[in-house]
Amino acid sequence: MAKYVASKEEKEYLKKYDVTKFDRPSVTADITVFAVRDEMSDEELAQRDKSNYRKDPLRELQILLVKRASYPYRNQWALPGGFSKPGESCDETARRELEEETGVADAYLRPFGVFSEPGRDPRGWIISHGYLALIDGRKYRLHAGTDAWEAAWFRIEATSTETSRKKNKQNGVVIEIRHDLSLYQRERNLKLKVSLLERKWFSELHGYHEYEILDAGGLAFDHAKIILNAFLHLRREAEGLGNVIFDLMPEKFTLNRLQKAYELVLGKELLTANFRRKITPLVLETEEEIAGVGHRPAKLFKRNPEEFYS
Amino acid sequence: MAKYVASKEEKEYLKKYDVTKFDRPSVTADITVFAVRDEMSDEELAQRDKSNYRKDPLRELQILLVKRASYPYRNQWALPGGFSKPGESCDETARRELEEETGVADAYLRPFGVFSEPGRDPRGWIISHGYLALIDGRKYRLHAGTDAWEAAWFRIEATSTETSRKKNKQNGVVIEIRHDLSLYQRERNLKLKVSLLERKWFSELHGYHEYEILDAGGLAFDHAKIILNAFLHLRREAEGLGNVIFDLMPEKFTLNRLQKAYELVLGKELLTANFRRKITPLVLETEEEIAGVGHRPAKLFKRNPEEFYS
DNA sequence: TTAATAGTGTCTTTAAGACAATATGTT
DNA sequence: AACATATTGTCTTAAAGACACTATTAA
Repeated sequence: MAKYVASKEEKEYLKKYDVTKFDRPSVTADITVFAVRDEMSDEELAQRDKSNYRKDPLRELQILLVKRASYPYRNQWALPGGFSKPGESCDETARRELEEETGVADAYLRPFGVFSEPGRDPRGWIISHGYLALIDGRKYRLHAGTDAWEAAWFRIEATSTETSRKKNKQNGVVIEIRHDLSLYQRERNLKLKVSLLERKWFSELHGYHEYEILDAGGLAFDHAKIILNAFLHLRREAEGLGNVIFDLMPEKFTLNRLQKAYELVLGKELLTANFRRKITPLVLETEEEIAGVGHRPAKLFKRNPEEFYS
Repeated sequence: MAKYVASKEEKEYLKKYDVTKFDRPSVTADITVFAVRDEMSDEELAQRDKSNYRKDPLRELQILLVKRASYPYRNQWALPGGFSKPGESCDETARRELEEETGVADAYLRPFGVFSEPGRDPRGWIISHGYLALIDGRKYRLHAGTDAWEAAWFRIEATSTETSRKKNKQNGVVIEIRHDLSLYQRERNLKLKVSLLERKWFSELHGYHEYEILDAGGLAFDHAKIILNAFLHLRREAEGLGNVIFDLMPEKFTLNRLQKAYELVLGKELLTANFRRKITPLVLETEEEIAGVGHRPAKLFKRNPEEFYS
């Protein structure tokens, strides 16, 4: 940022300027951390039914939640995040909080929305900046929960169904879409059922849409809304095989694993031949192969840095 | 927003909770208002060279800027906008400021980014929420500038050129892109030349990018950065003939005008036959035709509200 | 050998791009 | 009639979708 040079008169003005004269909000960054991880832990994987040794482990899309240790919403699950401090940008807040709470220092991290509806936080006027983080699921293993601080991975699955479509007086259209999120924590056998209503309103001239939480399913604050928006944002970025999905992968990966990641995010299956045709220019073949699978081993690929775009 | 119900113990906690104990930023909404408008005013249009009566007036993409009446950056051009007040969401702030400063009550209005770099405002810690507004250019005519408050439309043109592409140590890639914005105010014959550097950095695993202002060209604060981001956001939304562009049009429009709007935003010409093929399902033909042109009149169309999506 | 995944070939369908041709008000 | 834009037809090229086929490893 270029240094701002003020005139003498202006310096005088700035000296007298007092930001504290006005009401101000607190601002936070709340991070939805996605990872593609095995359905089973390594131990379970090692001792599973030997008759099934050929099958690849199932993979699922998971997000990271923390259990709140203090009020408000004590003992409820929430997104990792925290308050912005003076002298840091929102991006820095998000990066700092992500590292503090997960130990992950380098991740794909992008802002996707601002949540500022009055009443969203019972403590007062608090604006949240929603961040999307994508990490390699094998890189980060949670430490066992302590009393003071507990974090866990939840499988996330989403379904959306249009529940209503009506014409309004001015020949516009009102569409309601119900979004259901299912968040499942395996070790605790804990299932959070979240549902939201998206209302799209189109007049002859403009469109607008908003989300309403029908059932927070035990999530703190308006985090149900933030998580849904993060998920839809991720899905939009993955459509047309946009290359964010690579950020969910380790440095080297098989094309099958990459395809599975796309499928989990997009919520539909892809045809392998077509997927490979599209993805080929974005990856580089390595000399290595994956080992320890009960069938033909696949070549490992890595990202082609020449073909990144954001 | 569902009302939050607190336990007795929790109420106690919340009563004692004092947001003012922590440092907090001020937050603003800054709005980049786009419109497609005639190169000439109505008067000029009426008295232009009669030999040329057949030709349609040229149209240009314009943004609205206001001249700052007070410090900091007094007398410099800036985006319309202002501070969020308690009890309103950021969307409401943007909508209120847009109406206060332009009189436009219904417009396409969407957040596209947060600008929070330390030092971006000499008054202190002030976070800006960038909003994109699209309005029908014929709807809003500026009142003549007064001393206290001056607003004007500037034609905006942008060019981007990759100036450097290097591999870094870890086999990653660093790309630099120079963005030049030209903002031209016709009545004042005032040209602001703005230039920014976008730096994309790709490692083996992740990508990141940032913008640096090389020459603010006389714009206040970091508004050069905000305007560029607004423009690129608009362009991205228009790609693949996404239907935001309709929000720049009046209720009824000719397909040629619509095509021109797309071309201005996309920065390239489109082939008419192909454009019409793609746009046809998104519009409805009306019975009316445009009048007063020196050639075959075109049918007027309006949006097909069944085919909106956002 | 078999189960299971790895990887390829090719036909069909759909969309994008290019360009030529015809149509029709105003003056 | 001439200008300027309006509007349509169709050929070419490229991408997406569907599906069948062959290949290779560990046990």
